[in-house]
Amino acid sequence: MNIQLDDRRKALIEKLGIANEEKGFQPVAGRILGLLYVSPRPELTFDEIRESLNISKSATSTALNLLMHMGRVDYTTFSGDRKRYFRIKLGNWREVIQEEMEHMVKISYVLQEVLEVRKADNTANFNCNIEEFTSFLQFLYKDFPSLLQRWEKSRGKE
Amino acid sequence: MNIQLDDRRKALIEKLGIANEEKGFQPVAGRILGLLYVSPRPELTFDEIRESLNISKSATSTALNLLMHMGRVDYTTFSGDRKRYFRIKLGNWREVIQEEMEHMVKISYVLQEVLEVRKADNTANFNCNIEEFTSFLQFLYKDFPSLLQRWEKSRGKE
DNA sequence: ATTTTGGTTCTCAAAAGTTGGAACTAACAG
DNA sequence: CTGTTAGTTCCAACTTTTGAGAACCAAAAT
Repeated sequence: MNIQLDDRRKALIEKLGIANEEKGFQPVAGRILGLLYVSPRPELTFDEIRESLNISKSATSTALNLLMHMGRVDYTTFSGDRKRYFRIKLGNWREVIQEEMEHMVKISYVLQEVLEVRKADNTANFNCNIEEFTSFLQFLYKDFPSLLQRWEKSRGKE
Repeated sequence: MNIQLDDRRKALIEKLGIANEEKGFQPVAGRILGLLYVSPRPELTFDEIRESLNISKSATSTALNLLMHMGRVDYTTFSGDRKRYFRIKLGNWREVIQEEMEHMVKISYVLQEVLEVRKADNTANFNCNIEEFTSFLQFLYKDFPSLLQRWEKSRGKE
């Protein structure tokens, strides 16, 4: 019933788990993502996840629901089988990055407010740095589709 | 002795504080960054920071040292004045973004390890998504200087 | 109708993270 | 020397996060 994971995969789960924690996921959610990345079979049941990671049902349930809510995990079912087969959503990495950029652009709007408040203050150089930063963030956001295109082009060549 | 902050600035400190917390800073550190963004005078003393935010000396000290360690804040001094004048480092936003990209690229290397471990597994489509993602992250990283150039060019035109 | 399966939800305890307060230190001032 | 300033460090309290355990529930199986 338990997934067979060699030491290399176990080590990668930890690495990915930590990387995901740094990205803001709670520990169990980070491990689950890691597991779903390296699992030989990419679709795992609730209990396979729970057993592979030695975590409780509640932790498994909460984390899986969080990950599904965030659009990072989904599941399939098979008729005649009540279990859900959870899998990491990798196909949507473009949207995931897009969302991160949206977050950055939101911050840039706050910085624009800062800039407005600072107009009266006699701190031209300081303000200029803020302006540059917001301008770049917004450029990056707007330029993202073209960035994707350039990436696709760059792959074609090789 | 206390910095004069109108309601607009106070509100912005909170917004920036929350945004910075989301970025992984501890609350006090996030507020300090917010304060240093909106303060009419961009260089504040330890006690001005402490009083403006109503926080203890220990919290102020810990957070400032953290922020300095992370390269987000530094200070000047003036001869004949023992105080340090702390200020947010805005001039280095290029490096800050660069570092974030370095972090992403590190993750992409872990994903390449994943890919290697998965080669044996018969999951071509899954692996392909991982490969695309790592490839894009590495492209983004390598392309960053050119991205900056394109941004600079785009400003010249307007 | 009762049991089993595949989860969900609630409660609580342990662990981490955050902050305040007081004691401390180093440098300078008088 | 003694006092003051500008911070630092240590410790304890408080808050938040996290995850286990048990009770729970709905659908399917027997």
